[in-house]
Amino acid sequence: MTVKILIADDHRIMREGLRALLEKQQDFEVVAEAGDGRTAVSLSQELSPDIVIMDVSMPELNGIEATRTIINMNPQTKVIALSMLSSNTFAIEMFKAGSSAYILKDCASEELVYAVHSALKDQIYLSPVMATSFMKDFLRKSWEETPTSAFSILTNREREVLQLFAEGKATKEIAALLQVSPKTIETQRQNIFSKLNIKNVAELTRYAIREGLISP
Amino acid sequence: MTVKILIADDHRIMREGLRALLEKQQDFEVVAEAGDGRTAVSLSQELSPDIVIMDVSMPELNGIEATRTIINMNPQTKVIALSMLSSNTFAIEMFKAGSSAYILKDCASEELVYAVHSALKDQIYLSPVMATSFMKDFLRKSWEETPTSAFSILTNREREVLQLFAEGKATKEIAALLQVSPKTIETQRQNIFSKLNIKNVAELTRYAIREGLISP
DNA sequence: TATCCGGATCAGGAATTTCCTGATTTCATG
DNA sequence: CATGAAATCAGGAAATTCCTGATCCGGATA
Repeated sequence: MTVKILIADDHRIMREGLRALLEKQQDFEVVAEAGDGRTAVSLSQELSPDIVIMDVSMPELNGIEATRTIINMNPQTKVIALSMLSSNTFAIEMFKAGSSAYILKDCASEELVYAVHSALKDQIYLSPVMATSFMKDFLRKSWEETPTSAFSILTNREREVLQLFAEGKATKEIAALLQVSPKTIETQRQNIFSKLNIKNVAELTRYAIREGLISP
Repeated sequence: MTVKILIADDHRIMREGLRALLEKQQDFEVVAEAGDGRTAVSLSQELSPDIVIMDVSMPELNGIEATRTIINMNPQTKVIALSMLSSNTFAIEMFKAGSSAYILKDCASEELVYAVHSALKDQIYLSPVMATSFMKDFLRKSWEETPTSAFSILTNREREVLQLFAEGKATKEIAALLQVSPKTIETQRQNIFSKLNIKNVAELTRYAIREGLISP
């Protein structure tokens, strides 16, 4: 009874490294790799893996939205979030999206293996580093009032669109990608502009970069 | 006759992944790992590895400076630069510092192994992705003319305009600011697009941020 | 259950911007 | 002085954006 694993990360050498690490466990089998969020979603739908190792920041569709979609489609799939950033908001969003673990790329590989086993047992795993970081925040202020970040004021769909714009996609391209009318995307961009109180794509891009949604 | 390798990268899971990948080769032996540039330097001095796998961006002391020091101390040590960014500037700096290869984290693991073998034969290895990127630059500008950045292909005025666009200014605003016709700015933006081989303001903004022209 | 509300979707038409092409002037440089 | 690059601008077509309003649906709420 092997565990089927999907690896989603935008750096190929990272994927291959992860594959090498995971396949040291005899009962693990890496069934596919994805280089962006959208591919991760479609491969998950196709292959129904037990575990998805999901990088948080990826092109096309970020790890958070990808996770949300995957979990919605197939709730028994467990997602393990892997991130460079020890950002609490990211971790929280990732858990809200349904992931089973949030670990840093900075951690030991045993932690990853351990997280996989936890996830299979329907348990949540939180990297100790993150746990302490969380605690600090909780002691400081209640989670209700996290300052205006893209993840609070924007809807899921808007975030998705935001990222695609910031990646340099045109309105029509995005519409084609998301299979909706260009008019819809226009409206959504307007909404993003007004919600973020900005007025053009340049500011949008900088915003996305500051939020870590895309890399420069 | 095993090849002694030192891995320097700030993400532990990346180090372990690399170790797993490299140790698949029977004649490779990873003798140590370093999480920052300074540690990489001292471990190199201590262990005299044949190969150092060096992440370009690291805390404490970046990969470029670390490489420079290591090569100075022990010229027969070969450094393989590993980077997330396909930035020509970084690659050139890395080679100037004495590295034997520059490959992207996005590449296949075979490329890494191949780079190691090249380095041992005193050869330079350049990732094909980087090679094409270089070529683009070289085709535009001659060799001795600051190949440090695609940035140099822009005129002063274009650079000025580029920055203003990246800062979120509109065409007409820029025209007013520079006291010229909006038509002029339009033309200049077209020129910037074609020179940088990009197609919209989002990409322009990311470019400006990468080049350090503006902050995110 | 009936009602309300926000999210997602789309359209029409005006307003604006971008795109493409081509022209002029200056100015340094071989 | 001829040449080419840089900077400037314009006309007109094409495309995009902006503004307004509308529908549908699912979940919350009275």
